[in-house]
Order: sequence, then structure tokens, then C-alpha cells
Amino acid sequence: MMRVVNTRQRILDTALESFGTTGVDGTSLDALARTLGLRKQSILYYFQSKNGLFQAVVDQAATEFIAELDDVVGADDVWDQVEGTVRVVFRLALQRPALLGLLREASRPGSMVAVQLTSRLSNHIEAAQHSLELALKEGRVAGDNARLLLFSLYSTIMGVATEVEVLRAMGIEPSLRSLAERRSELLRFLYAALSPQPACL
Amino acid sequence: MMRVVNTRQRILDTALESFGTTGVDGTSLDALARTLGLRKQSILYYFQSKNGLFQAVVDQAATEFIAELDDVVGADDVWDQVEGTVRVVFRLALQRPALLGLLREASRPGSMVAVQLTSRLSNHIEAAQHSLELALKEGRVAGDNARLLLFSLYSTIMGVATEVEVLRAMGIEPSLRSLAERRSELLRFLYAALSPQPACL
DNA sequence: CGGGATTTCTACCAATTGGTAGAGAGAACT
DNA sequence: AGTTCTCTCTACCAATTGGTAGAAATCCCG
Repeated sequence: MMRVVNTRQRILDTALESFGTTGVDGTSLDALARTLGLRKQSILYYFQSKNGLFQAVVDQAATEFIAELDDVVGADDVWDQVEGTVRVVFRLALQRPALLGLLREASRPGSMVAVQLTSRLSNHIEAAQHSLELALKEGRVAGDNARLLLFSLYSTIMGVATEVEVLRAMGIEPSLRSLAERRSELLRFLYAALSPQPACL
Repeated sequence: MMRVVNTRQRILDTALESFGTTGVDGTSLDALARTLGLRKQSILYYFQSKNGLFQAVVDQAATEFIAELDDVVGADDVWDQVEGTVRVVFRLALQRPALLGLLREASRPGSMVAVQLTSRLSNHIEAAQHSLELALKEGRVAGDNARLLLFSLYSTIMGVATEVEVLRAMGIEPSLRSLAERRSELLRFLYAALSPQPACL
């Protein structure tokens, strides 16, 4: 039999939305159920506990995030990979901000999300690091330490894409146009940071 | 009589610690009072409500953060300002991580902290932007848009300094040594990003 | 010492939290 | 038809939430 909509999936989606914006602590099962038009007991039917739901949400988010990044990894050139990542992250910032919000929750010190995400993303991290290492060795990008460089790249991209409130504090109202501007400025910034200084003969 | 320690200040400090790590939602007045060796009613004696306490904590954090940055603004050279900011932020990351954690809470979309911080920091933001604009015009740094460039700088610095869990995910255990490495790599990264390409004749 | 202010407490409170037990509705199979 | 399985519900629960009222303690000043 096919249900009108898969309830379990609806719960996951709504939970992701709420966890990613209001935060996990700020989300109650009752409130979640209310926006779903259910009782919380129905949620607990599909997931053993709030924490179980949280794990499932993170898992789904990781899957989606990884799927988005999979296209990017394929690129040969490091710069293409960076550009692709920026494209993916900014699309997510626009279309699924809560997903990025959830990833941000992961960076909270001591959060369990981090541990969960780590294992899921380790492959991508290693691949990216490897790619960067090679580029470093061949002098195609500037830098010393591939891992720390990757970390800097990640921080910059994620920050520019998600720190909306800081942006607002700087007098830039988030909009589609400003998002595009931000992206192109970010790309310029990253390109400058990665370009090896041209050897002036 | 002089109290051993100002209770109100103790509450503010402990609250900052908890808000900055566990988050506001994750902090209960009871738990807070327990770690202080008090009853929550004593907290409510000094602050009208949990939200009032939160506001006060943010206010104090802003004051401290601004005080730290005040030295930096004095520098004439843009690069000195950037370097100084990195130094300040990394010192805070080491000595007062909860303070940076609280600032992170501000970037949550819809948070009221942001509004509060905005007004307090607007002077610094404008000064920095102005300084960057001048440097851009004179060709001392590379870039198009001073505001967006400032935003990129902020995101990078803040991210590299605070995203400890991401770092752990990449196999780097946070330590004093790794923090120093991260800082020097960050400085190199930022320098590369800001340096105008030397005109190769 | 005594009186007033400051500070911390006990005693509650209504609302909300995550979670359990189990009834009831509905479809599905036999 | 009956039975079973899937799903959502009502009815609770103990613990915790932020917050109020006001009693006690402690302090300061004369």
C-alpha cells in the first residue's frame, strides 16, 4: 500500500528543519508533532527517543550532504573542486539552510553529531586532503600544510555561506542578489589565497 | 563588609561559561545555581529573568570583546590590524573559549544576540571597513568590495579559531601546539589572500 | 544593641519536558 | 467473517522548566 506521504520521512524533514534552525535543545517533541499535525507519541512510534530521532536526522543530512559533494570530488583540478564545493554549499545555503544549520550544530564542542559526521565524511576529507597535497607538491597551489589549508578553506566557505546574522550586522540584508555577490567575492578571495605567487623573472 | 567575591559577577561569569558551551537552551537556572553553590532564586534576585541574565552576559561579553579589539584598531597598516585580530581571537580561543562560543550563538539566524552585538560592534565594523576601503583604493590589498572582503576575513578567522570539532574530525587533536600551527597557517593564508599580485613587468 | 537594607533561602506553582502503557482505528491477509 | 499488523491516538507519569511569595538570615550604620 502506498501512503499519501511517508510519515517517517515527513518527521525526518520537519525535524531537520527545526533542529537546524531552533537547535536540538530548542526543539520539543510536542512542538514538532504539532507542526506535523500529529501527537508526539506518533513520533516516538517511529523513533525510540528524541535522541534516536536526532541521530536519524543527522544521518540523513550527512547522506544528502555527501551526495551533493560526490559530484565535486570527481573534478581533476583542485581549483575545480574548490569552486564546486562553493557552488554546492551556496546552493544549500539557499535551498536548504537548515541542513547547513545542522552541520553547524556539529561544530559545537562536545557534540555527538561531530563524531557521527566524522566517520561519514572521512573519505571525502581524505580525498580532498590528498588532492591538496598533490597540488602543493607540484606547486599548483600555495601553502605548507594540506590539512590546515583544507581546514582554512572549509572555515571560510562555511562561514561566508552561513553567518547570515553577522552579515546583517554589517548592514547587508541577505537576499538572492547579495548571496551571489558573496559567492563571487568568496571565489575571488579563495583564488587569491590559493594562487602560487607568479615567479617574476 | 567586602564580600569574598562579587556574587553578581560570579553569576555572570559562570553563565557565560555555560551559555557559551552548552548553549542558552541547554542551560537551566537550576543547573547554573548548582554549580555556583546557590539556589536559582538568588540568580533571579540579581537578574529579573533568565533572558535578563542572558542579555547581561552578552553585554559583558561584548564589552570584553570590544576591549580586546580596541588595541588592534589603533594599528595604521591594514595587515597589522588583521594580524592583531588573529592574535586576539586566538588568545580568546585559548583562554576564554566560552566567550567565542557565545559569539557563535549570535550567528544563529533569528537570535536576539546578534541585534544586541550589532549596535555594540558597529563602530569597529565601520572602522575596519573604512580602513580596508582605503587600502583597496591604494592597491595595498587585493579585492573589489571592502565589506564583503571584511566578511570573508571574519568568517575565516572565526572559523579557524573556533571550529574545534571539525578539526578533530580531520584528525587534529586540539592542543596548544596545534593551535599555534593553525594560527601561523591562517596568517599565511590570509596574507596570500590579501596580497595584491605583484605586477610582473 | 536595634532597625533597616541587602542578600539568600524554603516553599510553592503552572507549564512543559521526554517517555510509557495501552486502547482504538484502519487496512490487509486468510 | 475474523485476525493480524500498522499506525495514531488518549491517558498518564515523574522530572524539570522558569518564575513568584515571602520567610529567614546577614550585613551596615548609628
